[in-house]
Amino acid sequence: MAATGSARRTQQRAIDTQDALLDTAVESFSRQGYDGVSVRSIEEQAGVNRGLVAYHFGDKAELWRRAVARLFAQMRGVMAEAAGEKPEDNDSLARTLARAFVRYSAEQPALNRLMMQESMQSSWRVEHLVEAEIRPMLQDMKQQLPQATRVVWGDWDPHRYYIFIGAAAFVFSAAQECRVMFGRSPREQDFVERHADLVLELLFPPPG
Amino acid sequence: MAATGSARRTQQRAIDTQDALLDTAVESFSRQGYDGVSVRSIEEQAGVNRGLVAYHFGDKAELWRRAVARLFAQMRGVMAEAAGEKPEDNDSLARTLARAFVRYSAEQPALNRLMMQESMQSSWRVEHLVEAEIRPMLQDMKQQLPQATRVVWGDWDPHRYYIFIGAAAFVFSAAQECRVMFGRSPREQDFVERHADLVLELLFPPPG
DNA sequence: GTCTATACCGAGATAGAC
DNA sequence: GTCTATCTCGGTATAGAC
Repeated sequence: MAATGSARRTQQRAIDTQDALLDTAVESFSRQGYDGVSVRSIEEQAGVNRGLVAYHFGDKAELWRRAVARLFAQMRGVMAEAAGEKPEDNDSLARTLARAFVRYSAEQPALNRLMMQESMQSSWRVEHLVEAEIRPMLQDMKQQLPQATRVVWGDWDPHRYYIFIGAAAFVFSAAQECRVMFGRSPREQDFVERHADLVLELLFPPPG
Repeated sequence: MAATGSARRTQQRAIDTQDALLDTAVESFSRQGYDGVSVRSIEEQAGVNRGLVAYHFGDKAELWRRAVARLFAQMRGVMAEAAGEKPEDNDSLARTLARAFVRYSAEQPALNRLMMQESMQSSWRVEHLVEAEIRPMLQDMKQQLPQATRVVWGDWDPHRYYIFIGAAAFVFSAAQECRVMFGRSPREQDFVERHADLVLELLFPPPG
């Protein structure tokens, strides 16, 4: 009993350490880019001892992969939940999902920031993002929600895809500029809802 | 005569050096961010000797400011030229300008990439971008083209502003991801024109 | 005035041993 | 956690060539 209790305690401590490291990694990588972040700074900011990234994840690259995987798992959860809920205002499923995406981009802008960071340059990270995360996610959505996804990215039309993502998510990644430029913080709830309304109005005209 | 000729030659050489440094600076800063780029790497990539950034620009920060200033001057030139031309297909001035912005974002994605890099974090660069470049540029356009700009950013509505920029420019900054994801390079001419068409169709419905 | 070719400094990051 | 040995960084010099 004492043995298993102790084991469970130490296991929980390991999980806490990993969570703290992953949280900090997501925030740092998304803001400063992969090369701009040192393993040491992540450990320090996470409040854990030096060397624990190597202990828990092996190296910086694996920490990045795990951080990215957790981020996409979060988004898939949020989107799946939204797809299961009753649509608001008799919205179509596509509109409900688009609104959920705007809200998620506001709540967790790190994912979009991270995509931006990596999409500007060629690296093993772009390949990994597309092949290990985005493509599988879109395949899943396409299978489970064929009618909704057809509207959003049609026949995998890159134009609609990037217009939608840019329109929906860019403002939340550019929060700092928005504050300086307009004196408004994009994360406030009424800002988010107004943004979602406008994106839907422009890109997803209601069926009626 | 010989003296002025020599002086002109050396002056031209200085201009060439500065241009090479500014070109490289724009490309590097926009892809890797300010902190991710070393003065040494810029000098090396520009093919000039070590120490010439300090000689011509003083320090890294001033090089960045000059690179940014040149980039915005370029865009202002392109937009002013477009405003002076006959609109295509009897487009409104707002549509003509929006199309010019899409084309410029495709031709020179560095400006948008640079904005993205800096808009994610708080720094003296965001303040400088907004106060020294963007706001004056928008003020100018507002004075010279009141009816066109009203459509794009209404009463300085941050939603429309960022929806437009994200929809119009994001895909060209994310060129690498687009290639991996869709196997298409966004800079090809038919891609650019198709993108402009779609942005106009969605965000700038023709007056007719 | 412009450039070449070095050398140096202090600060900070790095991998790896312990 | 600590320590070492090594690297790169921005910035500052310098001395001479064209």
